[in-house]
Amino acid sequence: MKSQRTRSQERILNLLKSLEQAVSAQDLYLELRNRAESMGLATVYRSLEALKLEGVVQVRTLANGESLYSTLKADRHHLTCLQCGASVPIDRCPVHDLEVQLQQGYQFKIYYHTLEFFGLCNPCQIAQSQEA
Amino acid sequence: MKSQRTRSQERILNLLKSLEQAVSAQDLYLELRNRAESMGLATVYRSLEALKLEGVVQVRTLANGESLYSTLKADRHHLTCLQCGASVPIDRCPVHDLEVQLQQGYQFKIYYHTLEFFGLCNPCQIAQSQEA
DNA sequence: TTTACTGCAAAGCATTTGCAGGGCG
DNA sequence: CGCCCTGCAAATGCTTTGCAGTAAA
Repeated sequence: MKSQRTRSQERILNLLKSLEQAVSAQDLYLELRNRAESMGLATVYRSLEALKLEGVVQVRTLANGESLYSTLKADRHHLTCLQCGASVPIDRCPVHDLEVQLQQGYQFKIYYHTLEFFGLCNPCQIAQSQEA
Repeated sequence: MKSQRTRSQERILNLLKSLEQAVSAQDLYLELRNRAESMGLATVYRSLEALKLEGVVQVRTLANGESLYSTLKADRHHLTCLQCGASVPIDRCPVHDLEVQLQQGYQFKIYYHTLEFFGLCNPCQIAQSQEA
């Protein structure tokens, strides 16, 4: 059967639920410390790993290798600038229908998906065109 | 204006063009070494960074922090197992139309997008259900 | 000559792992 | 009493950076 959640996992999950945005493991670690619910960084990672496998927490890994965690909310995707790293959320997501089909076709149990667009934001386009 | 490509950048780009799959920087480093076109690992990274900003090479960063590079090919997206890491390509991509709209609406110059589904592959679903 | 590219080695960071102490059942 | 959870610190692995030598313009 499914294993129970540990106390740490519960705290992490509650914190994530109370947050608007996706945050890094390090952010969670610091935030818990502020709230006098300190736990070791390794435990934060281990808890996130468990919640991830359980399918209640989703992960988005940035180009710099840092991972951002959040609860499964409505589809939320991004437009990311390759140069300055600016990341702006977009609203439309045309993928939901496809997800249902894939789930059957590939015998995958899909928890969530990520969709991200990469390019240059307006300021960086301008900066690039002004280079020598 | 645009800066010229260096010799190293050309070699990296040519190699990427000749490969079917997306590969890591370390893979490229080893492959170049095999081909007697050795270059320092740092140069591999610096070249990839330049090609990335130029928009001719795209990056997909895995959950473990490793980045896979490839030339801009037809939309190619994945279904990834959270547990074992298995990653199977899918064919359909319903996002292209949206990309055009976003490009205008957000004043972003979009080079490419990534779309990835996360969940459990069939073997891992079974393994999980058999846990104590 | 002047500038930019390259290699090497050291440093940086997020994440993972080994191990011993501690809590819970 | 025994097992799992934790914390700490060390280790890992990818990527970045400083610096000095080198090639190109």
